Amino acid sequence: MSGRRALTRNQALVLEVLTRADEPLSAYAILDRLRDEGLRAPLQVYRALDKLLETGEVHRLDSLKAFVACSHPHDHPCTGLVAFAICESCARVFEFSDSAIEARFAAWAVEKAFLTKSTTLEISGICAACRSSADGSNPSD
Amino acid sequence: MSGRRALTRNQALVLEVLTRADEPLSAYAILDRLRDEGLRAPLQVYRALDKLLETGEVHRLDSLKAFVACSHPHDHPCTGLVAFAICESCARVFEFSDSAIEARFAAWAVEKAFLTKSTTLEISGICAACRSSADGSNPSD
DNA sequence: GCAATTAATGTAATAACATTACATCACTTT
DNA sequence: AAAGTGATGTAATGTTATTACATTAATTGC
Ligand SMILES: [Zn+2]
Ligand SMILES: [Zn+2]
Ligand SMILES: [Zn+2]
Ligand SMILES: [Zn+2]
Repeated sequence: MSGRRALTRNQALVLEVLTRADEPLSAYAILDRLRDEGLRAPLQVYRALDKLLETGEVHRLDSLKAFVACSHPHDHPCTGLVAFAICESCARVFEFSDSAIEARFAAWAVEKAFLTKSTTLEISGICAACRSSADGSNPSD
Repeated sequence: MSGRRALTRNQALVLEVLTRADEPLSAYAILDRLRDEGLRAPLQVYRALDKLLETGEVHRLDSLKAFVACSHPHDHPCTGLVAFAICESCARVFEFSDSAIEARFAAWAVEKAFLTKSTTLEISGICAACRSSADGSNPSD
């Protein structure tokens, strides 16, 4: 394996909570779910998140101030530009990449001589499942 | 004029501060700059920002938790998809639109039957001016 | 094995960002 | 003038994130 590295206990706990969750969680929501495991302070969560963000195992959704586990197989890092579509109704997040979008951003950057370090691409709206269930209720419930 | 509507005093003050600033400002930074004008509470700023965001006269940069005045002529609303390139060195923000990117996102949404309500597109990196000044110092200072 | 170093953890306190609740004031409509 | 509406002022609180410092665990060099 390439990007895989041993997780510390706290990192493993945080990643597990995020992986189980079917919606983005705030750091404090993560903390609440880990009280039983002995976690008591926000910093324990934020430290774990920092590492997981570095390795790409977790993503932060700036528009929600919340975190999600990467939806990719993740024995390898998340490469290239990543975008997220966030359903306002069921809170599910759809992670995707699009090389055409990536190329277009790259072209803009070249044209403007802008050195890109990181990108935040988030779309908010209503997912297909929620649209087809007329009442907007969560189709998975 | 079309989208133009009278601003209240607080809205005008907040917009003026943001227009003058050459970098994004947090709500509390705006408040600090308006103490002399009599503003005392965060809510006074947030209320003004809410309106200005609605009309598109101001944008929120989620990745910075900060606000910028729209860089467009703004006797008309900011239409279509808007993206921001943010320089990590000089903090300047470059607002731009790209119909190709917009089309690509629209295509993704159609394919996935996702109903787009809003988008957050932010690029963080180093602007041309800061790249050409080797030390990374602010070229305008 | 054991001291020195480094990485991870625990805890408390605080900073930074944002909202809720409620009372008041100004303007319009009737 | 009374009622209704929108903006304002103020206080309190809620939410998100970081700083500071003491402790413990794992690693390295001897
Ligand atoms: Zn990912
Ligand atoms: Zn949905
Ligand atoms: Zn704009
Ligand atoms: Zn710059």
